Amino acid sequence: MTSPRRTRATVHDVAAQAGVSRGTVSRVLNGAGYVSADARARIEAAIAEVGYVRNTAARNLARSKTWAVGFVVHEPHQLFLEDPNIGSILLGTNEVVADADHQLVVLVVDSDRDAKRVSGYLRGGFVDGAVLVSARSDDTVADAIVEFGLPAAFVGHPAGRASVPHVRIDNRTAARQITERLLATGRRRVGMLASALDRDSGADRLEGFQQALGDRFDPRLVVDDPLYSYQSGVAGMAELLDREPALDGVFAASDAVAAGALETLRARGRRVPEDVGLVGFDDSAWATRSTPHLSTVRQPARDMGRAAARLVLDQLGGHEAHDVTLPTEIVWRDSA
Amino acid sequence: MTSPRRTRATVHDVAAQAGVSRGTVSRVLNGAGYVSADARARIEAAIAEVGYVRNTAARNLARSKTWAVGFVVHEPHQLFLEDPNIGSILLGTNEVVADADHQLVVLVVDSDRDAKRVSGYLRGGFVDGAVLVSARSDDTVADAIVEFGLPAAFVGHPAGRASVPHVRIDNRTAARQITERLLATGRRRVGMLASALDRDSGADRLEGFQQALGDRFDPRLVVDDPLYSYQSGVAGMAELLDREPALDGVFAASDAVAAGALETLRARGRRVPEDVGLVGFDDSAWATRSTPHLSTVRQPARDMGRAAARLVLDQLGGHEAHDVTLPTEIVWRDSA
DNA sequence: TTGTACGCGTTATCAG
DNA sequence: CTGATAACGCGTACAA
Repeated sequence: MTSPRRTRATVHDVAAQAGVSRGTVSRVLNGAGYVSADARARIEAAIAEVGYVRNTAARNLARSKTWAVGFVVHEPHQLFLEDPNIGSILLGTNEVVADADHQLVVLVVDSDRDAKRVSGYLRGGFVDGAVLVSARSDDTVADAIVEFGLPAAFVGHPAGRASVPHVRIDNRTAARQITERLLATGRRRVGMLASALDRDSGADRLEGFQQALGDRFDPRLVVDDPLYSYQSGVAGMAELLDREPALDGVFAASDAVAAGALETLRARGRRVPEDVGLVGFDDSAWATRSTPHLSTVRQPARDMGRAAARLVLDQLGGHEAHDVTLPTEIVWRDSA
Repeated sequence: MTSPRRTRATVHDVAAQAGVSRGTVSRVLNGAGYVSADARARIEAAIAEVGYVRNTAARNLARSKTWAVGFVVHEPHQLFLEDPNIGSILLGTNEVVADADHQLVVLVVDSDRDAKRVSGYLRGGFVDGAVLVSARSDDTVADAIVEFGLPAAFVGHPAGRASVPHVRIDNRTAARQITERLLATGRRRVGMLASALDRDSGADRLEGFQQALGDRFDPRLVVDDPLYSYQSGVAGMAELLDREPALDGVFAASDAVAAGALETLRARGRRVPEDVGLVGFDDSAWATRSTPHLSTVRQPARDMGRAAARLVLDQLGGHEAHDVTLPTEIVWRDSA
């Protein structure tokens, strides 16, 4: 089963075999400079004979340029698998990185040890830059990137690291639009399950909600929680119903929160969407796993990936990189 | 936005700053050999002062060992995103690779160009070994791995490359078991939509099906197609119904095929599972995206990832690596 | 057109 | 205990 690799041939071996110097071999290898037809032929024969394949790692060291970009997925547990956005971001990033003839190397962080090792990898001279998705505020890999000064781009929630360009969405506009759409279904008493008001994303979504309601905005109908979690949806929804039994519409700050809200609504005997219209945010797996499927806001994941890649390549090219904000899209399903 | 990295400090700089030789610096860096307390202190101060961080790429070159393992995802289109198995395999592999203090670098292949670049990367001295998922028979990356003799392991359908150890499942037993379960629901005329009979996976599934039926096996009730595709399910199911209108049970060789079959059954007015019981294979996204959800066979993806990683590490440790076959599990849902 | 010498950043092997 | 010096495998001026 196992076929041990014979020790690999080097430029040195090729040169010896062809009876020329390493410099000449290097020239034909890189197609640069002049080399006689005779020498070239002998060298090419020698390459085939000794089975030479270039050691790119050594070449990179000599040229101090790796042509590789890291893609760090730093999601707790296996969110990596659950969140369809991440896969799309990955593909988008790979697309433009590959187009620039760079190699994308994906690094998944699933533990503190992983984080340490990946940080080391990023600083180890293996990549020219990096894209990091969904960094959280206490992300040590992000810290390492910033401290080392590696050209990078973050996608997702801003992580309070101003020195690194971000790719984000317009949370405010998206929240306003989906709320307006919800109102258009004829709902009269509409509340919001807000989350993470201490972060841009959370605060902006609340602001968009308020904009959509205008005069009809009632602060009593907003419940907030620090986390975008299922549990916060369960509890928040109960609180909201207690405050306003006649509630007939809800905007949850994320699909996970909406799924939690759904749970409470069902327990309280409220039908969705007949009695209460419910909308979420993210278009994550929660949206289609819930019954009914959630109407929600989809992020342009693939484009976000593309944009992040460009941000990194721009920096590698010596250009300045500026934050990018991308538009979102409303996905109307069955929950409202 | 952009913070250009100042040129990085080297061992040389540290040595100069501390007033010692590079050799001594290297010794404290690696904690090997004797070094005076005085020298160590001066060196540590120097390291902090010049902001030295080790260039692991250079170190690897000098030690000719990378402590990295490649994970190649070579799925056409974006199957990467659709197949829940791949993510689990990835996590399993990362788990044991990380445990062995190696870095897993994921390489996604989404085009011929990607394949070329990734092959080059794998041969370029960046990794000590590789895991490759779902190689197809014409997989150029797999060919490159074999030709180069890189220690590796393949997971998924065997790709006819005997020199590389595989991690597989027992397709025959799994097929037999789910067919038996289908029969237990009282079905009398059971057919099969077979696929890829030229590959082990396809042939074994048919064999398991036949075993389960025993004397009741009727070759007329087997339709086959070279591909595990939705389309083959659509066409095959029509063919099967034409041959035997009284059919009341079907085993499709994959969930995609089953989903296609579902389409035809619906078009022909057959209710599932009332009129016809249908089971698939893979437990892919098709299974839960279909209505009704498919009863199917789940592969122990995480374990497969773990096993593949061990296979690679074994080879790196100079041990022999043998093929691994893992058991499967039946997932009973609503389609039968 | 070709060979030489040096550099990329680090480690390893020696004397001393 | 420490400092030269030679690898690791390759690129690239520069001189010939």
